[in-house]
Amino acid sequence: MSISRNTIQRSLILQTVRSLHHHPTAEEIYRETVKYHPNISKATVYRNLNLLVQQGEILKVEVPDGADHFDFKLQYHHHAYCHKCGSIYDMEMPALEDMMERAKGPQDFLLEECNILFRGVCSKCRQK
Amino acid sequence: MSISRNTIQRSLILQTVRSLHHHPTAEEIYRETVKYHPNISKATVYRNLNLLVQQGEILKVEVPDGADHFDFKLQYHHHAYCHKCGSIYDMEMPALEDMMERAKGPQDFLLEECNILFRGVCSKCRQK
DNA sequence: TATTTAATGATATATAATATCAATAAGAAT
DNA sequence: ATTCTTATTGATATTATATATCATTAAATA
Repeated sequence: MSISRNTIQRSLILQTVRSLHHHPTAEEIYRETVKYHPNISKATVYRNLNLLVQQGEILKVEVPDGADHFDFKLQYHHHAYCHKCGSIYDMEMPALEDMMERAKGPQDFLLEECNILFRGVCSKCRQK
Repeated sequence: MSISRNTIQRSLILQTVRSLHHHPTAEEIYRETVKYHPNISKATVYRNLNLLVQQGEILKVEVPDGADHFDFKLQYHHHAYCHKCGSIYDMEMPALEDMMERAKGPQDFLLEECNILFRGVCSKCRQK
């Protein structure tokens, strides 16, 4: 009993997120998928990205400035965001658990997730 | 030689951010200021909030889901965000510097800022 | 008080994302 | 293989947040 149907569009979108390793946005995923499926709609891209996130197939990386990005890599990790060019890079945080234990937050706040975004200028942009 | 003029609107907006301690959004700041200055424009609120951030009078707290929030408290601190009601709470992070030293990021990335957003459910919402 | 121009208010525009809805097609039932 | 059900699609409208534009207003100074 599956309530989720296996459409060409959905698998193309998943495949695209898995093939683009630069944390693409919905717009970039659309521009890539439309090459192979010319009448795919942006609404379909947005819908399926959300659905794939819900199903745990991909992750959403939300950055403050603009559009959401999507990540094929499922292991727990964080991101560094370049505010010059908008690039997103993976980051490891071995000290995080230690830090979370020592963090003081509001009373009785149920911590579920910790989003850490480093901002700065990436190597490429520094060279310019 | 001042290029920034002291308008009634600007000081009202600053005063409002300083009086509302719940990390208000531009919309909330507008709704508060319009009580005292009925024909203030939303554009003016947005413009002045950005200007006050630039001048270091207030801070912008960018959350992924929706509108930006503004903070009168200037000391370095972080935030916990409740994804049920959208409330933002202050957080202290004594272990952060330690963690930043041990974090592994992309080669030659110039780290300038670290935005940490904890997501979860606040005490109020947990009681419901 | 007059002058200069930064700032305002109103509106248009941009961007990201969701909502709506008739048409289509995936997958089950026959 | 064909029919049936309804999830999904594509197209478009709508929402939300924020910025851009521009004539008018009003700070600050001369």
